[in-house]
Amino acid sequence: METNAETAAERKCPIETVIHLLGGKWKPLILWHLLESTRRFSELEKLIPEVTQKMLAQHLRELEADKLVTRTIYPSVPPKVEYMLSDYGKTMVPVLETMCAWGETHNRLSLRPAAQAIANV
Amino acid sequence: METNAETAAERKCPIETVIHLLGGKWKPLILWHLLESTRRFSELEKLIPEVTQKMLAQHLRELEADKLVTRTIYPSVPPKVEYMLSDYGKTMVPVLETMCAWGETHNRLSLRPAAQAIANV
DNA sequence: TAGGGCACTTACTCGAAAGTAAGCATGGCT
DNA sequence: AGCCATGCTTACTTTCGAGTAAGTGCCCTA
Repeated sequence: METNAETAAERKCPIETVIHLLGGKWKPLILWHLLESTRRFSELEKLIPEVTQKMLAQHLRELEADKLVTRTIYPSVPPKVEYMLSDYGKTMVPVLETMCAWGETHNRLSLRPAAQAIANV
Repeated sequence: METNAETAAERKCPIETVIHLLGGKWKPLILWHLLESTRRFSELEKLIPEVTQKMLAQHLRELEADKLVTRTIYPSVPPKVEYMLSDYGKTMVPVLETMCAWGETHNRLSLRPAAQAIANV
């Protein structure tokens, strides 16, 4: 698809660049936990119980490909792998914080509730 | 699906709230153009030539349901409909600007280029 | 020798998001 | 009478992201 073929530099709107980077279902949560400290794969699994191993691995690999996180392998047995925000990833911290701030403020004024949520009211 | 049933207030991470609101394929671009001024449906079509009428209408209605944009109908013939950022939508301007700023800076350092983009280099 | 822990893959399935193409309602213009 | 413009809607199809479940490789321990 052509829209996938466009490079970041070709995107019409810089907002899309950010959405593209953070857009995976679990990426915000992963970054959220990496803001605090370095994490192992199994730690992230515990911190985000709903995510499957497949999706966690996939999103981590995408974040790594996007250079937002760094993957460090310690050649021990059993294996140990640590994920942390890269320096590049840290440049996005203000963006994440601004989004968080807005989200926190406006979470409470619930917006477009899902169908089931309406049904339960 | 359970994750869709959660209300905004139940979201684990406030970033998700923002992603949820801006997450449609054309929403960032729509808001981007509404930042500048009020726009008619047909203006947005010209500004975003790749979007279909269906998707434009759908995303505009979602943005309206989320109270980010206001829809004003002028009962003229042919019909005239104007879309603008609501006051609530304007509270998100700093978020959009922060994202834009990051995106603009980092667009140039192209990140994870798509396969075809690589092939063309 | 069997089982366990870690950090993943792989193959398959499903549903939602997005795209395509066509139609509709109004009334004015020629 | 026929065509145009605007701002959509509808029905159908395709694509893609995400979920399920099972398997892999390594070496240590019991």
